[in-house]
Amino acid sequence: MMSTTKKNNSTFFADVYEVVKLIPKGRVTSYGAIAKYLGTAKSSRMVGYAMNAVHLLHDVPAHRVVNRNGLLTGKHHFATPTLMQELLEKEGIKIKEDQIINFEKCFWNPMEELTL
DNA sequence: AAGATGACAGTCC
DNA sequence: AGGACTGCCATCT
Repeated sequence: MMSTTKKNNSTFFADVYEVVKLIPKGRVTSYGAIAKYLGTAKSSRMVGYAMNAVHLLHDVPAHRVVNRNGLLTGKHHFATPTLMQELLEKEGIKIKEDQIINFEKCFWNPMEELTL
């Protein structure tokens, strides 16, 4: 899907996938950061919703995306509720009780890294 | 075909 | 300072 001849892919979700796929290994980001990068901080929930729709068909590292609290909110949406934590820990990120430790240090800001 | 759902965050009072 | 409401896109049933 996602069309093959359509060039006007203004889909909000498509942008979300792209940004998420650009997240460097060992780094994490928040829904709000992505939303704000896209210019729609108000649609922060759409970002989270987008993941739900995307991870079903696309290969998006959704495990690197957490909520503003650094909490693994979407862990329950993975193959296993612990998969998200496992993946993050393998990338060097410490997690305690589903919450990322040093979240601020691991935080990846698309606006700064991508320098819109 | 139409309605309901879905991983949050920011702003208002 | 704290609590409650609003905002919004795409996909699924």
